Order: sequence, then structure tokens, then C-alpha cells
Amino acid sequence: MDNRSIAQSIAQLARMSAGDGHVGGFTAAQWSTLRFFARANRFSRTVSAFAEFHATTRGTASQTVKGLVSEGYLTRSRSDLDGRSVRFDLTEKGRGALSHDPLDALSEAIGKLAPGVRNQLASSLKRLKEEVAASRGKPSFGSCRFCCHLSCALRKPGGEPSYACDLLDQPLAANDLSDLCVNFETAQSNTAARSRRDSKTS
Amino acid sequence: MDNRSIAQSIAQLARMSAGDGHVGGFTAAQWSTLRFFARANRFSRTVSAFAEFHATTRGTASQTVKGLVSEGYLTRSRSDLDGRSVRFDLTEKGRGALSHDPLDALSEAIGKLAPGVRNQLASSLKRLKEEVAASRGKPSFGSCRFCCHLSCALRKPGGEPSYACDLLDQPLAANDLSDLCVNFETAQSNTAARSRRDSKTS
DNA sequence: CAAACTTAGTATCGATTCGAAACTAATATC
DNA sequence: GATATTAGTTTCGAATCGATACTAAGTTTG
Repeated sequence: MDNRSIAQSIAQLARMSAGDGHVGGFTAAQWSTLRFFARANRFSRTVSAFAEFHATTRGTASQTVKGLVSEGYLTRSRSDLDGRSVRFDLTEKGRGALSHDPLDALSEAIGKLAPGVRNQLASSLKRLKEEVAASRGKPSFGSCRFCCHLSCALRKPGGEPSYACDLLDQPLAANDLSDLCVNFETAQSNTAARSRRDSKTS
Repeated sequence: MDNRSIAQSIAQLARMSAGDGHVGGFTAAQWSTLRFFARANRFSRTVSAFAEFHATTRGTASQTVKGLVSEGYLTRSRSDLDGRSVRFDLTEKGRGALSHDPLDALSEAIGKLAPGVRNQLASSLKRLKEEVAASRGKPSFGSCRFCCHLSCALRKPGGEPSYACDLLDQPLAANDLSDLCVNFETAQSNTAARSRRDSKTS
């Protein structure tokens, strides 16, 4: 089985699971939007971040988000710190809609894999995502848990550790760590990006 | 990492690699079409098979194919055996277009995986494809090499084996074995399908 | 501090795709 | 031979696509 065939399998699998047009009352773009805003952390629930994630333009992303806001699946709120920034949050209605996600068929199939095989698959996909994202010069969206900007400090010996994002200089709760972030970087991609920046400015 | 996140990774990876709109002069639907007709065997290079593969309707598939025919990437030819059936074949021009496939970024990333990891990934994806296809009651598209309808005979002792498809009762060349087929079935899915049929007619 | 630039988001455009449904024609089934 | 199924096409309106132009808020820079 050659590399192209495997790549095509990934494309086919995604298409088979999520489809492209209307499934269960939502379009493919709408499902993708709901999923993203369900999993993105508070720094990443913006039109721009979603546009990056969805590999589309901000204009297109804005349209889709607007539609979901007007139907009550997302709420729109301006940022206090940055007057340009707007954050979108999933409503209860939005969260409820995700209980009929067509992607669940794939999730269930993944759940049937042997634990070792499943973990191997997850790490391969993570690796591929980073590789492809790097080749396109785009962020790969990972969770804070594996991000090089995560810092961890122990307030008092034997107490609970407290987490923070060094890049944004913001505290992180323990259950924020598994959410997706636009600013995700691995140690490798970080040094690679830094050397890219340095060579550009020189 | 939960099952949903892994599923979402697959969707994101596919989208990141192939995009949805125009990339390199073709739309996502057109790339998918070119790829399919490059890899499908002669029994499967039809509008219906492609529609199944691409998880869309025959109408939509027909439109996309028609466009590529008029631009000279595919040729159209009626079947001799079945007056309804039409076969489409990739032209040289079509084959050439595939040398700039945007999915190549993903293929290359896959090529960088360790051989064992790569093979494990391929088999997991194959498994997932079959699982999801079964849950939707649709074919999963695999190669004759792993199909339960493949039969192999030795013409003379020590000579080259000859292959055939038991389902269509057609001979197969050795290099046909890696092509995609609509009629692909594993031993398991075949018995499952048979028992489904039996229980329905009873 | 003001001009120039960047960033976040929105609006509008025509082209394309989507699924649904209606249609032709060839083949199966009864 | 009537009916049903299958292969492919066509047409329809709705929605998405990328491109482009735009507003407004923040940042850099001279």
C-alpha cells in the first residue's frame, strides 16, 4: 500500500463520515463549525482561528458563523481587551445539536480499535497534522497539554499544580488543557518557527 | 485523547490537505474525481461507482465528470456488454494533472513515518473505512488483493499464477490487483452481507 | 502624535457544488 | 409483455466556495 493510497483513504474516510452537503439538518461547514467551537479554548473561539482550522478564508468562515448565531447555536460577544476581537460561544442548543454529529460513526469505529492500536493511530495523526501544517506554514491546532508554551508551577509542596500559557501570559484551568488552541506549538515547531523568523529578519 | 478528537483529527487532516475550494486549478470535487479514476479498476470507472466512493449523489457526480470530460481530462465510452453503462478513463492530460495533486503534501508526510508505524496506520484506516462503510450500508472500496472474490489458479506447476474475480467472472492481470473496486468485500463483510440479505428475504 | 501598517471581522460578487427530484434508456424480474 | 430496477443525465434552488473590497481597532514607525 503506497503513500498516496493511504492519503486517499484518509480523505475518503473523512468524506464518508462527515459528507459534504446536508446531514441531519446541518451542512458540512456548519457541523465543522459546531465541532470547532465545542473544542476550542477561549483564546481560539474566533472567526479567524476557525478559518485557519477549517482551511478556508475569514470571509467564508464569517458567513457560516453568522448563520449559526442567527439560529441560536452560537452567541457573539466582543472582547474587553481587544476592541476588534469577537468571541463566539456554543449555546446549550448548539451543544445539544452535537449529540447527533454524523462524525460519531467514525468515533465509534475508532472506539472499537484495540487500545494500543488506537493510541498509535492518534499519535500518527498528530504527527501528520503537524507535518502537513508546517509544510503549508499554518498552525496545526493542538491541545495545551502538549504545547511548548504551557508552564506548570506548584503553589505549595504537595498541593495542586497551577498551569499557565507563557505565550499569552494567561492562567489555565486543569480542564482547559485538552482544548484546541490556535497558538499550539510543539518544541520542534517552535524552534523551527523561530529560526525561520530570524532568517527572514536578517 | 478521546475518540471524537481523533475523528476530528482525521477530518481536519483531510481538509487541510485537500481543501474544499479551488486548489491548483481544480476544485476539491474535481481532484477527488481525478484521483478516483486514476485508481479504480475497469469495472469501477463509472459515474455510479464514483458517486458511491465520493459519498454523493449520481447527479452531482455526473456533473463533475461531465466537466472533466469536456475539458479533456477524461474520456467517455459506452460499454459493449451493458448498453446503460458508461466507462470513463483518465487521459494523458488527466494523468499529468495528478502530478500536482495537493494531497501529495499528506502523502509525503506519510512517507516520513517509520515503516512499522506507516503500515499500522494503513491497516487501521482500512479497518475504519470498512467499519464506517458497514454502518452506513455502503461499499468500502478496497483493492482486489484483499478481496474475498479474488481467486488464484496456477496454470502449470512453477508458472505464474493467474487471477480472476469470482463475482464478475472476469480475469484479472497481476497489476490490476492493487486498483480500487466497488465490489470489494472482505470475508467478514461478505458473510455479514449474506446474512443480512437472508434475513431480509425471509 | 500622526501617518502607515497590520489585524479582526464583515459584506458582496459570480462561480461552483450540493442534494432532491424528474427524466431517458437499457436490462431484469415476474 | 408488464413492471421494476439500474445507469446515467438534466434541471432546480439553496448553500458554499474564494476573491475582493470594506470598516474599525490596534500597532509601528517616523
